[in-house]
Amino acid sequence: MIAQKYCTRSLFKWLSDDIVFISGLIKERNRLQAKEDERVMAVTIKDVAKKANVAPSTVSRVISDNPRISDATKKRVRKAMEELGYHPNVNARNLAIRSTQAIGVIMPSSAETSLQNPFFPEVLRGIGSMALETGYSLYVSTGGDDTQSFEEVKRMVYGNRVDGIILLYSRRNDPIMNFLVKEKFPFVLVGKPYKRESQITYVDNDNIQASKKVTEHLIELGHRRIAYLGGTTDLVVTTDRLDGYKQALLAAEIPINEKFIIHDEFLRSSGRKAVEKLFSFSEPPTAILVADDMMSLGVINMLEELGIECPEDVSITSFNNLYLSEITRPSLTTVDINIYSLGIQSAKSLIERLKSKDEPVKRVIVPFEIKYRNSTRALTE
Amino acid sequence: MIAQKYCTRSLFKWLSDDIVFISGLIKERNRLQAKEDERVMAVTIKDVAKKANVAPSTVSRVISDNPRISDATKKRVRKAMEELGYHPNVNARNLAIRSTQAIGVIMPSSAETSLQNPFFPEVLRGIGSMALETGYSLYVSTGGDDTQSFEEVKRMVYGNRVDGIILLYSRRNDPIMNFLVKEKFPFVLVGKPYKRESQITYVDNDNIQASKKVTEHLIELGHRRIAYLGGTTDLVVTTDRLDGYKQALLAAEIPINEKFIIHDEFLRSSGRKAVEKLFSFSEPPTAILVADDMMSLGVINMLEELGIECPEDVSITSFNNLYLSEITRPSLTTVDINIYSLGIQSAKSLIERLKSKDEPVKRVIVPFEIKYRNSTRALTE
DNA sequence: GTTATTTGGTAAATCGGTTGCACAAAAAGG
DNA sequence: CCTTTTTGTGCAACCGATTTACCAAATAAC
Repeated sequence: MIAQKYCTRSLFKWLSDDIVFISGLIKERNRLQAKEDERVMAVTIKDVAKKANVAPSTVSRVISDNPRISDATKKRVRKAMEELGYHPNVNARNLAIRSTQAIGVIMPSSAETSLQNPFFPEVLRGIGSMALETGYSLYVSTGGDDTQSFEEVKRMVYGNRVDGIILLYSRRNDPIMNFLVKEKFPFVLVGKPYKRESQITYVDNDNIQASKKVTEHLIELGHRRIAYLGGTTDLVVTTDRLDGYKQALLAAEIPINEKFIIHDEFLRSSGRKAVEKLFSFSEPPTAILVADDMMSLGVINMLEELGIECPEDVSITSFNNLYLSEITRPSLTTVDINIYSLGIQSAKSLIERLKSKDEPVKRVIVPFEIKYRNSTRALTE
Repeated sequence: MIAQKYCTRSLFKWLSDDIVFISGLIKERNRLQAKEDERVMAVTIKDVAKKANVAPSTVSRVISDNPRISDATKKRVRKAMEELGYHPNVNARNLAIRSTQAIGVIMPSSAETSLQNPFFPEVLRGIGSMALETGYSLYVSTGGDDTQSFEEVKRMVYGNRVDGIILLYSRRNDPIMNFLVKEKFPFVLVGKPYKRESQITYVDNDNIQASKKVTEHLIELGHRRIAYLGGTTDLVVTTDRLDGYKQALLAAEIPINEKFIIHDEFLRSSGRKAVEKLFSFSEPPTAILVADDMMSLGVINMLEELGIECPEDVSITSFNNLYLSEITRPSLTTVDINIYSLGIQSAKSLIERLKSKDEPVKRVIVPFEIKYRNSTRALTE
């Protein structure tokens, strides 16, 4: 029926209909536009100025509480602002003062996988809380692949989107970090720089020491066949923890077995693969030093599948003390690296740097603490 | 030895040392300042214009790939941009076009606790991936208390920091949502609005149905004393899930025992408290419907402490299917609400809305799926 | 009672873009 | 060959703040 109705219409009718329709649309849009404009066309500094009978510049000075303005005028202007519901436009402000009050947070490329690791939310939480306190906003890069990540950083830097950047990872020859250094863009690193250590402000744990201590613990428990399971080798944190591990072995005069050193991504799945490999050896390790709690999770899962008991057959120590390290069965002996504090400190350092250009380069070492739980036991065999 | 060295120095020596140090610092600062300015004084559209022998407006048109510019000119201008390493200043651009290419993400106040729940990182991941694809940036609110949260939203809205907002929670009479509605600011809600449902674009699961289904599952397993453990009552998700639970009980003609309905925050600790209470009854529940995986975690922990076996003594079903619901012992039977997809869809809806003002109000229902695992079992006693 | 200083405030330039309008030159039409 | 139209650019006015330089009135100094 409807079809028929349309079919009987002349072309002319169609056209005129269209015209009506279009004009209707335009009208509707204008109406919306008007309402929208009402919102968008917010009150400006000029409106306030007019209302308070002063110049815009005076209003600006009132905003920044400039002492050159008399209290009487200030009061008057503030009242006008209040009445008009004035809020300064950040874009205009940023343009004029060439600053945003925002800091960028860069996750390792592919937030896809990284946001999976509670490390990042936790450090974000620390950064966020500091940002909140100091009135900064947070811009987070959302990863993608390396190229996209880089593009995002460029957008942040070149586009003046942020005043400074926090890099949530440190790896060797990271193009993003090199870029930031080259551009002399203020940034701080969470983790230890691969090189140019003295020129980069960074916040880190003493991972070498932590790893050494925890390895020593295993050694004290009588373990000698200790495996190391770390993230990709280009991450500095991985190599640092490996170093600590080696130092402890050396000090205890235990030969280093390269087969016992495995690298993969900080994912749950990597842990699983590694376990399969380690226990295919005729003399498998009696203890594993895992460089990340998420990975340990995979390890534990896989051990269970393989029918290997932890800690009876193999001891595990881990890193990060994510909340999940308490809830695994067995709960994990892990190094609490104080992630939240890493976030706080990095934000703090960055903001200090932003506030005064000649803030010196800093290194902040956040203390760690080993949490002894149930995934390790003394070797008695 | 070192101490002595310092002590033997005269005051004068100290002072002069300091002076040298300071002047050195200043010199260093000037050098940095110069370089810094070099960076900040980035190439502008005018520089490009000059170099390409065109007007700034032309350059601007080249950037937006305006068809009115000839290809020849475009090529020339692009070359100039390339050579000068030109990148447009976002602030200026935003000021002119009255838009940022950014969307704000609001967590429930106190990200403190919310970032603890992997739900948020996961939904953030979805949003981020969509944002990346469409060239939007992400602004995340970092919580604090209610007031601070509100302030941040105001800053985003009034300050023109973002084009639109995604609210990651829905609760009744949320001042922030009311504010956004009042201001006619584009936003989408993750969750179901408490009221004005037809006027708000939102993305949600059918929580009532999901809850009903999972309750029915428990009933089918023979359970009749089923407890419900949900978040604070002002969260719509809590009440929806409670509704589904009640509907299922009613349909099965099981009387509703108000003592078996407990509300608290979506925290691990809340789960623990609730368990204590539930098992202080003379007739404790044989099954618990928990509205959040994190909470379930607390429940499981507490059960273990109390020596109550799951699923032997009590069955548990949960919501969200966080990765941790697989690794708990027992693994959790839980409703997979497809968090990532919630993120994707909410970002998509918002961006559509931003691209065309008269995009209609939408409701997107993300499907759920029950994951049957080991925390439930048939009641045989 | 002049002149020198403060004090309080304004006008206008600037930040780095976008965009409506005017206006030549080139192409099309008559 | 002279209009008319199209095509390609430039001019100038914004966007909404900050900030420099300058000025008038009030106060202080001589």
